[in-house]
Amino acid sequence: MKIATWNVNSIRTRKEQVKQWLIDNNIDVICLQETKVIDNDFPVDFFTDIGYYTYIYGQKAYNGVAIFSLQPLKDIKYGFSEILSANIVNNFDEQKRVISGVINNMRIVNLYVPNGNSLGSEKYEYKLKWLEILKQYLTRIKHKYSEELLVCGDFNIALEDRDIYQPKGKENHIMASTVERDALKQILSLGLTDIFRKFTENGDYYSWWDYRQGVFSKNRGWRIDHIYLTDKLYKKAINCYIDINPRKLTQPSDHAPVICEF
DNA sequence: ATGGCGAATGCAATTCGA
Repeated sequence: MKIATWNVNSIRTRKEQVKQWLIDNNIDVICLQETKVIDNDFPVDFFTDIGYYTYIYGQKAYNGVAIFSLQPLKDIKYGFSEILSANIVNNFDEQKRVISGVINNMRIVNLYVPNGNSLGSEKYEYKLKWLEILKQYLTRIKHKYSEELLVCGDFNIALEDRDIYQPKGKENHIMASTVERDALKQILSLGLTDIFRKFTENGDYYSWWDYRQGVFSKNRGWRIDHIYLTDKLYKKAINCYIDINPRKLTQPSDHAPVICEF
């Protein structure tokens, strides 16, 4: 069984590429981020035509997450609000960044973590608060349900120096700062482990490359798209890798998909 | 550090991403 995560940077622009990739790679479940479309305009037929059940949670122009699965998912939860009380969630479900569902006693949580712009900015404060709410969300899910957890998506955080092409001097850089890394580590302390690192210890493996300055051809990227697993799943996983081939196509997403195999 | 690229909105120029 293959479960993938991919920030597609607009599903309407990328629908052909995503469809072909799903077929070519025999993907059972895919978690998408930055679909950038309201639910009514989502090209669902495109994917139901090739056998996928589609679960979408989008908004106009920005953000948006979705899960496609060859088997139907159970117990879909949209946003934080179906898990956490309104006074905790506040207005943090206005941006559509969280969707979750269950397959084979595994709860999949698909996330699009805010980018944060730059340290000290309003968006940075939003990112840190959002991560606090995420920690409460995952804590609640872990205690409320018996399922194993797979938490994946675009985290907009490179956890370690080996996850960045040029880590030197990035202690206060967005996506690499000590504060962001500590926030993510706190969340992972709930019992989640980066499955990519079970199979690959070296650096130079990235999942995002800026569109500008031809940095992809020089492999100057960041590994910010992750799949985290609870212990039983971590032991069961037989592979995890990044497929950089879609990033080589004409008009690509700036992110490449990450795949975990069980 | 900047924002040169790309997408959405909406039809030109701006906002946002990372």
